[in-house]
Amino acid sequence: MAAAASVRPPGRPRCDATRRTILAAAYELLTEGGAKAFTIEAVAARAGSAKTTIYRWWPSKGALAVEAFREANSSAFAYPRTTSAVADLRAQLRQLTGTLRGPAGQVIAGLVAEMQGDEETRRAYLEDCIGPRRAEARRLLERGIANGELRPDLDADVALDALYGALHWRLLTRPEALDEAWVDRMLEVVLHGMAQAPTAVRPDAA
Amino acid sequence: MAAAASVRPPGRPRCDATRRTILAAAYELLTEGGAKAFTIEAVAARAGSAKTTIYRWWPSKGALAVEAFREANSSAFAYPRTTSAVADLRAQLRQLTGTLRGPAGQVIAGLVAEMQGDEETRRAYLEDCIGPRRAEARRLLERGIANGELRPDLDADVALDALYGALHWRLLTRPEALDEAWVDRMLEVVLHGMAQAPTAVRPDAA
Amino acid sequence: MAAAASVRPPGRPRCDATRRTILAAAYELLTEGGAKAFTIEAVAARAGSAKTTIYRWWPSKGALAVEAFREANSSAFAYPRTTSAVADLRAQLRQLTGTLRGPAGQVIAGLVAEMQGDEETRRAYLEDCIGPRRAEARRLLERGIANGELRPDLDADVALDALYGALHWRLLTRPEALDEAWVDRMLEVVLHGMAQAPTAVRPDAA
Amino acid sequence: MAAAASVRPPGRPRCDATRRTILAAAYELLTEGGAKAFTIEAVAARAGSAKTTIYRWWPSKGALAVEAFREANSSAFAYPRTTSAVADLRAQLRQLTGTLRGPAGQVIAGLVAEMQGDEETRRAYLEDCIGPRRAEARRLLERGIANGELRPDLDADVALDALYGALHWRLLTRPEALDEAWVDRMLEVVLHGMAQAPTAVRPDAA
DNA sequence: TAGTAAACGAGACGGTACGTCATGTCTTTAT
DNA sequence: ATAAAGACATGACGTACCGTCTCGTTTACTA
Repeated sequence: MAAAASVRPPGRPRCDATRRTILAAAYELLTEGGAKAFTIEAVAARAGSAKTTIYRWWPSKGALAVEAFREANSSAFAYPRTTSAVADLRAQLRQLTGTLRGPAGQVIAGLVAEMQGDEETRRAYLEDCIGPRRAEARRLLERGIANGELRPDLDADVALDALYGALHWRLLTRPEALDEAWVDRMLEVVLHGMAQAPTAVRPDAA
Repeated sequence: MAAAASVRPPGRPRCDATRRTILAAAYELLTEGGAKAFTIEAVAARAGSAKTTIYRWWPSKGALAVEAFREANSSAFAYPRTTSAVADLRAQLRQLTGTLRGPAGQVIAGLVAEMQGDEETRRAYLEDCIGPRRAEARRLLERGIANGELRPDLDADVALDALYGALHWRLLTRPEALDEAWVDRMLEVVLHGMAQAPTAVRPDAA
Repeated sequence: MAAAASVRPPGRPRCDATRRTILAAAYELLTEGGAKAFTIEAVAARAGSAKTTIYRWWPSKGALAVEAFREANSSAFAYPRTTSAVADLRAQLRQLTGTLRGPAGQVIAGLVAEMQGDEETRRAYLEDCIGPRRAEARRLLERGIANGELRPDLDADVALDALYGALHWRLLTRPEALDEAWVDRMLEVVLHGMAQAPTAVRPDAA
Repeated sequence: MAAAASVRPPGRPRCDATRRTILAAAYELLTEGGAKAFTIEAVAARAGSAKTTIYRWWPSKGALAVEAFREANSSAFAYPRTTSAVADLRAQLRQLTGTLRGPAGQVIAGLVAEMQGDEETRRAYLEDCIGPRRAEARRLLERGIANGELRPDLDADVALDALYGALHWRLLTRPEALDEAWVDRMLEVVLHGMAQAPTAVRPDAA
C-alpha cells in the first residue's frame, strides 16, 4: 500500500535546495531588471548553478519564470470573504492592484510578454497562475448572482474579461496610472453599466 | 514665401522606396513568423537592404515594428458613423475584433510584448497606434453622453479601459476565443452593468 | 606526488581537434589569399567552428596567425651543422630564402604587416617565431668567433640585423627578386665588408 | 608648343587648398594613431571634405598615405656632401635614423604594412619614396668606389639592401632600439665585414 | 552675361567584418 | 543519477568603414 510512495528512483535524488536557489535567483532578476535581465545565463550565474541543471528541470525560460513567480507569490493571494460578493470583489481588485503596482507588476508584464510566441509559457502561465484565481473570482461572481447582488443572467466569463482585462491592459500600457481610485471607478462602471438607465429609475442609484 | 517648404537638407535625400521596402518586409515577417522571426537581419535580408540603413532610420526593433504596423494598417481604421453612438461603438468593436483575429492580431500581440521593457517602443505604439484610436473612441462616447444614450456621469477613460482592455486581454491570453458573439456579450455587460438592477425596474430592460 | 600533473580544471576540457582544425584553416587562408582573406569569419567558416571559440583561445587576429604559422612550420627549421660556421650560415640563409619564396613568405610578410599597430601580435611573433631562430643564429656566430672564422670583436646582434634585415627587407619590398644568387652576394658583402681592404692585403683577395 | 600646357579641361579646376588640407589631415592621423586611425572616413571628417573628393583623386588608401608622407617629408631628405663617401654615408644613415625614431618612423612602418597586399600602394611607395633615395645612395656608393674608399667590385645593390634592410628591419621589429650608436656599429660591420681579417688567411677563404 | 561642366560638401545606401551575447547541447569530473 | 564547470556551434546583435551613389551648390571657362 505505501509501496507506491516509497518507490524511489535510483541514483542521487534531486537537490531541492538547488531548485529553490534557482527559483529565487530567477525571481530576483525578474524584479530587478525585467525581462531584459532575465537570462538563463544570468540565473545560473546568480544561483551558482550550472545551465544544464536549469535545462534539466524547466522546459523553457518562460516556464522557469512562471514557476519563480508562483513560488514567490504563493502566499499573496488569500482574499477576504464577507457576506457581500460585491464588497469581496472590490477588496480583491484593490489588493490585486496593489500587487501590480509593486515589483510583481513588472514581472507579470514580462510574463505576458514572454508568453506571446512561446506556447509553453502561455500554457504554464494561464493554467498555473491565471486559472486558479480566475476560478476563484468566478465562484465569487456566482455567489453574487445567487444572493441577488448581481444580475441573474450575468455572463461571468465575459465579466471577468472586462474586470481583469481592464486591470491588465492598464498595467501593460500605462502602469504608472494604476491606483485604487481608478479601480473603484472602473468597478463602478462595470457594475452599473455605461448606458443611461431606463427613465425614472436611476435617480436613486449612484 | 514658400521658402520653408523648399528648405532641403544637404546630401542625398532619403530613398523613400527603400523605406517602404523595409517596412513591407518587416510587416511580412511580423505576420508570418511572429516576434520570433522578426529580426533586423531578416528584415534587411528580405528587403535587400543593409542593416545600417535600418539602424539609421529606426532607433529600435520595436520602433520599426510599430511603423511597419501603422503603414500596413493605415487605411484599416475608418469606422462607420450613424446617429446612434452605441450602434457605432458596437460596429467599431466588431470591426476591431475582426482585425485582431487576422494576422494583425498576432502583430499587435507581439508589439505589446515588445513594448514591455523597451520604452521607445512603448512610446511609439501608444502615441502613434493606440492614441489616435482611443481619442476617436472617446469622442464617440462623448457623443453618446450628449445625446442621452450614455450616462451623463460616465467616466469615459475608465470605460475605454474596460472595453479595449477586455478585447486586448482576450487577444493576449486566449486569442482563439475572440469572436463577434463574445464582443456582443461583453458590450452588453459593460453597457448595462453586472449589478442587479434596482427592483421593479429591470424586468423590462435587457 | 604526481598531484601537480593530475590537477585538472573542472568542466569540459578543451577540444584539441577543434584547435588544430582552426589553425589549419587559418594557415590555409593565410597562404591562399594573404592578409586580405584572413578574416576571423572566414577562418570560422572554413574550420566549421564558431567565432566565439576562436575568440576564446586567441586574443587577436595576429595571435591566431602567428600560432597558425608556427604550427605549420614547426618542422621546417632544422638547420644543418658542419664544422664551418660560415658554411652553416650560408646554408641556413639559403634555406630560409627558399622558404620565403614559397607560400610561407607571403604569410611572413602579412605577419610583419599585422604586427605594426597590434602590440599583441608583435610580441607573439617576435618571441615565438623570430626569437628562437635568432638565438640559434647567434650561437652560430659565436661558434664562428670561437673558431676564428669571424672577427673576435664582432657585434653579433648588429650582424644578425644586417643579414636578416636584408633578407626580410627584400621580401617586403621586392619579393620576386629573392633568390639564392642574391643571398650569396649579400653574404659575401656582409662577410668581407664594403670597404676597400687595408693596403697590401686585399690585392690577392676576391 | 605651349599648347599642350595650356589645354585645360572644362569645368571647375581642382581645388589645391582642398588637396593640401586632405593630405595634411591624412598625415596627422597617420602620425597620431598609426595605421589603425588612418581611415578614409576619419581623413574626410578631419579635412572637412567629402569622401568622394578623396576617392576622386587617390586610387587607394595607401596611395593617399604615400602622398601624404611625401608631402610632409619632401624637404627632410637633403643630405650633406663632403669629399668622403663613407662619411656622407654615415651622416645619411644617422639622419635617416633620427627621422625613423620620430613620428615619420611610425608612418613608414604603417606604409610598409599597408603595401603588403595592396599592389597599388607598393608601387607608389617604392617608386616615389624609396626609389629616389635609393638612387641617391647608390650614386654615393659609386662615388666611394671611384675614389677608392670602397671595394671596386662592390655590389651596390646588395650593399644597399644590407644597410637599409637592417635599418628598416629594426624599425619594424624593435623600433625602440633604434639609435645612432647602433647605426654606427651596424655601419662598421657592413663596411669591414664579419669575417676574420685576412693576415695570411684570406687566400683560402671565399 | 548666360551656359555648361566639373569640383566639392553632404549624406544615403548595400555591403563586409567586427567583437559580443545568449541559446541550447555536449563532455568531463565529483558527489 | 545529479550537479557544477565549461567547451562548443549557432545566430543575432549593434558598430565601424568600405566604396558607390545621388543630390544641391560653387567655381571657372567659354560661347
